[in-house]
Amino acid sequence: MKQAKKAIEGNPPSEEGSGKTPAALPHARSSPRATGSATVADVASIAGVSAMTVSRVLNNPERVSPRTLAVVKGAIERTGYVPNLLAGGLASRRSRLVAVVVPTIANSMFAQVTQALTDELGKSGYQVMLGLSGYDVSREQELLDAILSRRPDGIVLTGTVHTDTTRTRLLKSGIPLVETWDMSPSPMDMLVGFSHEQVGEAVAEYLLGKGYRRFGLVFANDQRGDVRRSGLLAALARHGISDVPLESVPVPTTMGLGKRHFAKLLERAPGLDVVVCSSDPLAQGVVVEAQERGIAVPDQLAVMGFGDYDFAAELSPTLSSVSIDGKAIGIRAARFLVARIEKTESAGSETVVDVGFSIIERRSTSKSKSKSTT
Amino acid sequence: MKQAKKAIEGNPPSEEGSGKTPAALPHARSSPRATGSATVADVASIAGVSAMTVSRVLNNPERVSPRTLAVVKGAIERTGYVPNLLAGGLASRRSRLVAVVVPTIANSMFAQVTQALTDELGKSGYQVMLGLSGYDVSREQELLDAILSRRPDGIVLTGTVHTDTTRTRLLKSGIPLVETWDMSPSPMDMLVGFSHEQVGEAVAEYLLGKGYRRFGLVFANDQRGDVRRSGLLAALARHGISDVPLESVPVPTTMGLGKRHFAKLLERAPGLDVVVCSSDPLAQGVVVEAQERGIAVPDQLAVMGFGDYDFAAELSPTLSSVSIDGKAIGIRAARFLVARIEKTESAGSETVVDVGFSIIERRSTSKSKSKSTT
DNA sequence: CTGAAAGCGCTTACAG
DNA sequence: CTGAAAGCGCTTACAG
Repeated sequence: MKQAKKAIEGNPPSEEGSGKTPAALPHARSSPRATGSATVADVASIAGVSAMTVSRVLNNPERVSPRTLAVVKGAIERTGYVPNLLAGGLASRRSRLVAVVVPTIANSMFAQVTQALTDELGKSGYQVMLGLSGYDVSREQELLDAILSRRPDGIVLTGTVHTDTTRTRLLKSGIPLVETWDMSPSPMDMLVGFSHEQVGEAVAEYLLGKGYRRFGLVFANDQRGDVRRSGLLAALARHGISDVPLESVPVPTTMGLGKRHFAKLLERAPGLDVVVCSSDPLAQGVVVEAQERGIAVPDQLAVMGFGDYDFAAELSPTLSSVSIDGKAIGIRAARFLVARIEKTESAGSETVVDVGFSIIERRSTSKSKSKSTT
Repeated sequence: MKQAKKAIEGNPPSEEGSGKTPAALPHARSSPRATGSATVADVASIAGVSAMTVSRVLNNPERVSPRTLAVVKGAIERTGYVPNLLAGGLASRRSRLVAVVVPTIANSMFAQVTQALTDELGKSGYQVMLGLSGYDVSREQELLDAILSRRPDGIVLTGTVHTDTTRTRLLKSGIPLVETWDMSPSPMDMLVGFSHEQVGEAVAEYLLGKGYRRFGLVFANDQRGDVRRSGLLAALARHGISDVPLESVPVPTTMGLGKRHFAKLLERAPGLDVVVCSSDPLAQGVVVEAQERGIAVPDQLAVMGFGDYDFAAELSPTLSSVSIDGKAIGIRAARFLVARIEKTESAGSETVVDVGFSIIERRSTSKSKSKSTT
């Protein structure tokens, strides 16, 4: 192998005991702006090739002869070269960064989507830049500058409600975009979600079918919870049920909020036979509060959650809920994005997916048969 | 205000109805590599100043005259200019990116730390690049390349156990580093955590003090859980208690795992009077499983959790646990990093912090008094 | 299959 | 307080 062409300076082997110390860099510390770490030029000079060839080895190894490939890989190894993706991204206009905006990760549902996104994007070499918007639409806009200034190759947003400025700027940026967790009649670009309105309706139909009539709600006052609630109330109204009492709770929802707001609900509306909650933690709180008050679940009161958290199947009684496949949302969003980014031609036409949901019936909505049917 | 000096081409006002359309860019689309979005040069030419002055307006506004400041800000507004931080980072060697590596965010404790880190770093203009390592030390190494290639200004790691290669490369990179969630006798750089061994010891002392003697453990088989368990067993051994039965569960821990592994523990060791768990979800599972079997908690069996999750105070009976201030860990780690990054002089000398922990006594470890002490 | 030149969009380091 | 020049470390777009 050819030797370095540039003068070898500096870089004293500072850590003798650490085993295989990478070869001293041939980097001439001439420029006052040099950073000290190896560059393509260093690798190229050690390997006796041009910088372009090093770049090809990294990005299009199939276009390099096997012999050259081996030599360059050796040089990369020896120098401990780590590509600088800031430079690479600037030159190629591909940052390999995807911005993911979620309200919070302190919620197992968004955490699950984020985890799946991160894993799936990682497989294709994309890193996730995390943006936490809170539940406040205006913060999303604040985040936008920070995001756009990184020139991400793709953006994943939670929800479909955004300010006009956000929409305009996003559209103008031309960056591939996936809205998640919600359906929308007018997606900005791609969309992976489910209909919260349909969830509300389906829950209503399900519980009506079970014979429940005196409904009470404990719902978070967030956008999507509101939509589910509307769907639920609309369906109930169609069956002549109106004036459904509602306890509105702040996000993020917790078991404690469920307990306390159910207590308040009970004061206002004593004779309920079913309480529908906008999340499983709320529902868990309702169940415990009921039990502590001597109200038997489900015999005297049915309780319905949302999200099908992992504890729902384990509680006593087990909790009926609505299952959303967050992992599927994350994976599909990631794949949409990667397909769009990497295909020069117009990518697949299907860019809107409804992942649906399913109602999981468990004990908390299954009255034990009082009328024997033998 | 001076007019643009460059010829105005292209950029047809494509969205008439969108309200205030930004001024057409004076960007001459000469280069085949142009991206289409405004650059400092565009802003400079509109404002009639040099690119340097635009850069100063963005980064050191106090060094620019008020008049110039206003003119440039107007030009930024009109062009809808968004700085390109890839270019900025390359030139300044400050990416304003911090890599945060956690095993998973599907765990409310790490999610809390990550949330606090993201919020606190955001205040100083840093973005978080999320790395999920799983619970596998080897994946951490895989992530390392992805991270280093972004040239982050700082790195936050979870835990203090890393492979030798990881340590060497991290040290060599010279990037400010905070290890979190754990104490270490030999931190690589900065450290914000608490002693898992001390937690184990304190839990043992606390429960021994309450009179419990027949211990059983339901513990996750992860690094830090192992350390807590060792501390616990060592303290018990000092009091002559040995052969403590253990059920080892995989991560991530869930309520369901708690139920099933407690069932297994019961088979092997029927006469326990206290079960110590490595997380609150496990403990919750133990409590429910016990109750379903007619074992009264805490009268026949005490249960201790870890993490003081928000539901611990709400369960029935309320769950005793060990509280860790994850938010404090996140905030302090963020501040350490920012101080180090932004201070040219050697930053504060205190770079290792033990945030401690506290034992939260609740009903699940409080036997109702059988021997009246009146 | 390989390389020389130019450029991505900023900021540093001077100089005035 | 402001600007001209050079450079950060890559990749594009050619050319051979």
